[in-house]
Amino acid sequence: MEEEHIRRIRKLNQSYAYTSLQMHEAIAGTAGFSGTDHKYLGFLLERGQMTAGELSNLIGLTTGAVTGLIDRFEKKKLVKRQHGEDDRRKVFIVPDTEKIMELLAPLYQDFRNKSAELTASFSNDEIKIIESYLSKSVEIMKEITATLRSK
Amino acid sequence: MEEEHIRRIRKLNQSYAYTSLQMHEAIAGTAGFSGTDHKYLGFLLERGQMTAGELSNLIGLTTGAVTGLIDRFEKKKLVKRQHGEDDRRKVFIVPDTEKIMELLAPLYQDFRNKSAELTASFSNDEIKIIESYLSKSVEIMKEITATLRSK
DNA sequence: TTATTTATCTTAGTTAATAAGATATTTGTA
DNA sequence: TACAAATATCTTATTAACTAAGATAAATAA
Repeated sequence: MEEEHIRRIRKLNQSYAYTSLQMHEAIAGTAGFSGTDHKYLGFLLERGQMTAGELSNLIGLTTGAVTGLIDRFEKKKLVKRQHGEDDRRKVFIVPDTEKIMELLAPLYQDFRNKSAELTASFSNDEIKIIESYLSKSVEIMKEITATLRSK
Repeated sequence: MEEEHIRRIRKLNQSYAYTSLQMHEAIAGTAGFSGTDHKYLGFLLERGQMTAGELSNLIGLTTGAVTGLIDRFEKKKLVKRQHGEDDRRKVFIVPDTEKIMELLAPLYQDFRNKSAELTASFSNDEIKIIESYLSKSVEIMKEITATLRSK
């Protein structure tokens, strides 16, 4: 029955979201971060250098909170502040990718290996289905988030 | 190329985890909770009533923090404290499922509809693949979390 | 030049966490 | 039975990270 499938996938998604959150917090803790700091460090790593203001907008923290965030990262030498050359008010937050990787990679290694193994256990056609499902889910969640934030 | 698939799925998973987190925080904010309170309320709802100590163990907060958590929920009349009948030291936290649903359901409605629509767009066989992938991923993440916590 | 705007930082106050100890109840033992 | 130890939760003091509002410094516009 179709309804049953929908219910099961929904439950699985809930578990997935919750479990993923728990895992990331456990990883953060092991690396000596809070869950939020870890989250934003990952974000910064993925997006690459940006100004404090951009980061504040993108993650939805006040500029004051972002100042504190950068301070904590800077103290650990994971990012550097770099004043803009054309506009000296701007502060670019430059992640030290190598250093961050050095810190985080070992903690993710086990997860990466097991995930890669799991992925490899599916055929190419099956992987396409999974990719399609995941990417469409991401789009839906982005949409919902944007709608909620604009209210 | 297989390596490429693995990399793409990994990237998708990262996006999925991050986006899901952002969405849940946006939903929490709209409902008037912090991200963590929302997370633990969902946990309580799913698991059903339990004692303060059990909750503390399961979510990894100190008992003091759990007291505060319950206080906040109780103030909003979303849970009730109920002393154990056989062991009067115990405090059962009883979620008011109906009231919690009333508060959260409208915020999830849009997401649920769109997700159901997405699920329905796949065939039964395809859904089985997705289910398999998601449930195995959850198992992996639980394993990793447990390993990290035990260190 | 001077006023306004922009980008970040600082300060004060709030919230929610931890750690340690208090309180209340139960369990084990002489 | 009495009393020590263990258990379950709560309380208090302290800390960390957030927001809001305003300060500072630099860029832009009149």
